[in-house]
Amino acid sequence: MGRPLSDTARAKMLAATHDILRELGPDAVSVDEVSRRSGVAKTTIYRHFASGTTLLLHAIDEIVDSITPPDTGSLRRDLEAVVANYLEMAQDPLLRRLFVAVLNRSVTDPEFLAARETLLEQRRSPLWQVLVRARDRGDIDSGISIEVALDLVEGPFVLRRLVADQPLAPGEVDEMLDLILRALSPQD
Amino acid sequence: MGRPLSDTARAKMLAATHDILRELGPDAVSVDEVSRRSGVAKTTIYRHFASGTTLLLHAIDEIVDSITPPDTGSLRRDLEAVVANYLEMAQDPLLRRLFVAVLNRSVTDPEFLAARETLLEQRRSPLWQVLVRARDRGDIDSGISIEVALDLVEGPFVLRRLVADQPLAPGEVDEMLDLILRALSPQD
DNA sequence: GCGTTTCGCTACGGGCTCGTAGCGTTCTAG
DNA sequence: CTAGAACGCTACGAGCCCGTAGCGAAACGC
Repeated sequence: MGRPLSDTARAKMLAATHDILRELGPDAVSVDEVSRRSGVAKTTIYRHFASGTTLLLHAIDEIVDSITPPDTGSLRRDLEAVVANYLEMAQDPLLRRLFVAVLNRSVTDPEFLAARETLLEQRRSPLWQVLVRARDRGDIDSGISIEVALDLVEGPFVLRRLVADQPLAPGEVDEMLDLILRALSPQD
Repeated sequence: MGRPLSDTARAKMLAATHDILRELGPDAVSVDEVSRRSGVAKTTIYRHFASGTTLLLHAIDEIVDSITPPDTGSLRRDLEAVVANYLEMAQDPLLRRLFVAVLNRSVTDPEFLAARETLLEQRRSPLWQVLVRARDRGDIDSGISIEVALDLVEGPFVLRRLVADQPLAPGEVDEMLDLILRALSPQD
């Protein structure tokens, strides 16, 4: 009974949060600022979310959920697809900002630690499947652990784009994949 | 003429900054807090450093300068040394915290962008030398670009320790190095 | 010793943050 | 149609941050 929480108000708040995320980054998201931009009263925000942090985490969840993983082919093609998908993602300044900020806060805040793990896991799972399938096909040396292979594939690209934030020419991507495949292929 | 800036006051401020970095991380470093802990008056801090950011960057510089790179042997041994050095570094929560925070701030603040590049470059240069030497010896396939090889070597470990913050068993390190060497070795 | 400058102290002003309180108004379920 | 709860509004209190000002006292160069 009584008036239900307004869906439109909720949508406005989350939209404003997205705008701030895109324009200024996660560290600039504050309840005051969201209220200013959305036109929704600060008190209303607290009726929807227990705290400013909760609001931010919800907005992040929405973004993370909107990311779609790739599908499949041969090992080389699978890897190309996964890597292309990753690079496309990493090209979005919002996502880079987001991840780096989440990574930073995860050091002290358990809530963000969970968010970081979700983000990582989401990246990890398609690649994991690709590698398991390749191993079953015999395209990967049976002595190699999937965990290690996974880091070998993903690490260099994460380093380049997320950490160093350096461009990566298409030729370099190919070269990198050549090396990785050389490492993973079964020994003759 | 007049009284010179006190070295002891300066030392006290920087020591307090180090303490805060270690205990609470870079985002908790504020002029007020440094003043409280060090016993040095806030006004004095501003006589030594133009701004709070400047103070923080100086403290970071001190830490970065104190990191010593490893030396050499065969390619396998060189890599082992470089990686061991990196892992040891990454084991220190202070350094992880530091780098992640610098990485985060580098998105918006050019001063921290420079700090990030210094940190990366410092990690990069010993490995670079190792790889160049190996290529000259013929231990690395001549068709491989050093840049790419560098990312291949460093990426997986950075991903594991810095980004994912997962432990890395010694056996896994060996396995990873095996794979990397397999990728880099000249084709028969 | 004398002047100049830093030192520590206290205090301020402006800004931002969070989360809460009271109020009149608007909506909606029952 | 009526009660109950969300809405927007304004305001507050507490806390943090930054950087600056004015003071007496202490320290150093010349």
